[in-house]
Amino acid sequence: MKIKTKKENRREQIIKAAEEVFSKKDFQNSTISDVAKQAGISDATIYEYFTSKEDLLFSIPGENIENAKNILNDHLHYIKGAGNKLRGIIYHMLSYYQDNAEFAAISLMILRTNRKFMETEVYNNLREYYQIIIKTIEEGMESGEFKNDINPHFVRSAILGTIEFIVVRWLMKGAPDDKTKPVESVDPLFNLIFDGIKKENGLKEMKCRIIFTPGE
Amino acid sequence: MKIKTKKENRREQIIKAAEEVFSKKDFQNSTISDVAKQAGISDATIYEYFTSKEDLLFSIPGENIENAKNILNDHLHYIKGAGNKLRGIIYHMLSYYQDNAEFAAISLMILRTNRKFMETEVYNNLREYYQIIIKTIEEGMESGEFKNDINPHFVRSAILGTIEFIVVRWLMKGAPDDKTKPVESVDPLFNLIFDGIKKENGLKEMKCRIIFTPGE
Amino acid sequence: MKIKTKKENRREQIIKAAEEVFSKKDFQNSTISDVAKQAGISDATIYEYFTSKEDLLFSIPGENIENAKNILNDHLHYIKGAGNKLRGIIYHMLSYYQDNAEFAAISLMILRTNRKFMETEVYNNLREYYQIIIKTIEEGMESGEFKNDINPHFVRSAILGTIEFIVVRWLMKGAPDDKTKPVESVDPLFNLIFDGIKKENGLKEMKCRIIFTPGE
Amino acid sequence: MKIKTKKENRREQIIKAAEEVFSKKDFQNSTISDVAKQAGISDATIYEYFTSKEDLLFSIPGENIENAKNILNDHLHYIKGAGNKLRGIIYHMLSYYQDNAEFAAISLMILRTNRKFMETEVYNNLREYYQIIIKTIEEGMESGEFKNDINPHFVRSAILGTIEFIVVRWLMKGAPDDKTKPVESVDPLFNLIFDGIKKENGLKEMKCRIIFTPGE
DNA sequence: AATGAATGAGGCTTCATTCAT
DNA sequence: CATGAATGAAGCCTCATTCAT
Repeated sequence: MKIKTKKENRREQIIKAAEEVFSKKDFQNSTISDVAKQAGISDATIYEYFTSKEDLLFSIPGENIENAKNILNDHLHYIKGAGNKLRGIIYHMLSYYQDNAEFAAISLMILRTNRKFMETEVYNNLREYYQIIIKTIEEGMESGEFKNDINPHFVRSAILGTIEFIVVRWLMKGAPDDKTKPVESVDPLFNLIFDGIKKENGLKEMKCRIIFTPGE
Repeated sequence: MKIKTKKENRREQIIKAAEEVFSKKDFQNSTISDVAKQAGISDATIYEYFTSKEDLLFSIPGENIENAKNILNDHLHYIKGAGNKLRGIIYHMLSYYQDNAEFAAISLMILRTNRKFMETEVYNNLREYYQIIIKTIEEGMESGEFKNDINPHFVRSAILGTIEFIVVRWLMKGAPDDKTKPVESVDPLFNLIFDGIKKENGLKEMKCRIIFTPGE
Repeated sequence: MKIKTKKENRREQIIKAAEEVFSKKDFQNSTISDVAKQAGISDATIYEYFTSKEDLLFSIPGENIENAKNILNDHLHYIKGAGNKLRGIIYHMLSYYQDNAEFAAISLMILRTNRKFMETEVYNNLREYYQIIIKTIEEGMESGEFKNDINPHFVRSAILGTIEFIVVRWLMKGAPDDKTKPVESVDPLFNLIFDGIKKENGLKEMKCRIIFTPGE
Repeated sequence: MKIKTKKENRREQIIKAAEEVFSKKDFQNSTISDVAKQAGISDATIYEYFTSKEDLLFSIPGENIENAKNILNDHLHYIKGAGNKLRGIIYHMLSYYQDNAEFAAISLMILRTNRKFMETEVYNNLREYYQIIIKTIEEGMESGEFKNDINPHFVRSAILGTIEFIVVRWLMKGAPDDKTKPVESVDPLFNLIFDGIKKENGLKEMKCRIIFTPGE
């Protein structure tokens, strides 16, 4: 782990504050002043580290994505089989969002519909992250574990779409502890998807009667 | 069809203008002035029909939802079988969003993360709409067409999540005519979901060799 | 009594409505729309009878003042003596304000500090009304009932100032029925003023001992 | 005297400007822009010091009242006797209003009829100020200098009402230098009130003829 | 490196008033 | 006469951003 400079620490402190503030109100209704207050510094100081309010917003996911990507890759090395890996990915995403609700709120409720964000360097990082899913599906297709007439991009959309939908719903309710939490959807989602893409290549055990008619 | 009063026409004219404006910029960056200009009227006139900018925003989906709900119900009467109905619903939603891109943008990119909207009368209407999906899945479970260990709400989330994800992606690219359009995902989505929830109740035809080794 | 034309009736209806509205909110916070609603007519109709919102405001006291002036003059004819008349005036003003709280509110809380109103024809009428007080004081000075070193204008200011102060206080409290009402101040006020301006010309009854010392 | 911070100075500068502006036009017809221009700053700066236009209005009397209360109390210590003190109070109020015409205009023509102002902390301060009059009258009643059948609150109303009436009249004329100024009413007012409340406790010297008619 | 102080720019909203019908 | 409908004009207030210290 690299040692952080003083400047980097202050920068992260501001990002942390922004994360809290933006996730609670939403970007447009949050003010720089709110963030500064949360960070315990002055408005002006924020501009020493970020060129604009939007720059600050776009800087939030940076580390999170890098972080999530590394964790996920680490885990995937321990898993064998495309199906198992897919489940691992689903688990990782749902639990990461669940454990980082503020990051989730900003990613899914603010940045997801921000056209400018898509031109960002950070967004490219996110693309790479999502690419892991494609790769895994293709791996399964090649190995014969998955059908070979599926569209990996479409399957990924289904996975991401469902995950995001579930997490957003949870966030909109206030990310409650007592209600159904995102991770509880890991297996329902995996099973649903897996049933739809796995190759039916094994013999199924089924009832069978064989009648021998002698004398023929 | 009832005849629209002058007032109703003007109201709709403003909503139409707002739909165009809000879908292009986004709510916070659109001004009442923009909407007024688009409608060819003065700013003040808007306030004769809506109490606030937010009221105007929340009024946009009203007729669309009512409309979509009616069309969908009409079609469903012609369709037999929960699976077929589910496909009908998926088709309807994807094509409705595709044909009403501005409405889609406002619904999926603005209202979907607006907490206040969820307390609206219009939102209740939307809930009813989504209830149709639940009802259809339950119908399939009861008739034995679908497995009986699935969670209808979860399946609905998967359907809605995937649809919304696909439409949002398409909108973010500028709703292009030349690229993959939402309706093209109808069958991939239906097949994926259907494979995951249908009951495997028939014998599958499969290759089989029986070898008799005489004399043992 | 002259017969009112239809037009005059409508005019009065609007004035009555304005009186209610303006006295409750205050002029600047009342809208033409409020008045129209109160009168049960449309905004535009008000402009058929009054040239502007201010014109409407200035028209409110018109009849009231004429009315009050007549009533007062009627009564004064029955009263003999400047002191008694002064008491009559004080009684009349306090009770008129008390019985017409809305008119009072508009006169004392809105018009009293309106410079434009002072250039109005109606204001001249008010001046005449106040002139009655001056005349009465002068009458008392001439008849010897009052001191001759008092300034009638100052005495009038004291009377009007006290009356207005008392009525405004009462109005600010919401013109309550249960608390001290303006008319209860008639005698305290009259006595205070009268003691200060009456000529001490009669012999007062007082204890007296006369001692005759015989033999002188 | 404590040293004023930069912020306090700026605050006072704005209040001073508001005082000038509001007293000339009147509150509703004055704009924040007018005040800002008068103060030589920008509109937005005003909102760094006051939360709203109304907050600015209500902040005007603050220091004045504190100030006036102190001056008055200082002087009263030098004066013996309730009557003399009463005269001192009357003098002080009339001269303070006269010397601070803008403050007078705002107090007597704007705030006096503002219901919200009455719920202000500043208004409580004003109440204390007025309490001094009550105390003085009670002092005179206890010492036997004043009659004991008078109502101190009523007498105060008469004093305040007369003072305010006189000052408002003067202000409405444009606070002219050449005409009768408020302080000239000090003695007329004091004499009028004092005559009405002092106890007639000494024998008055008066002409007297005693005629002895012998032989009866 | 940090910030107190200031502001330009701009948006939402209100409302008196007009006018064609 | 009455009014439905429309709007020009204007004001309050917010806030991202700057800059001297």
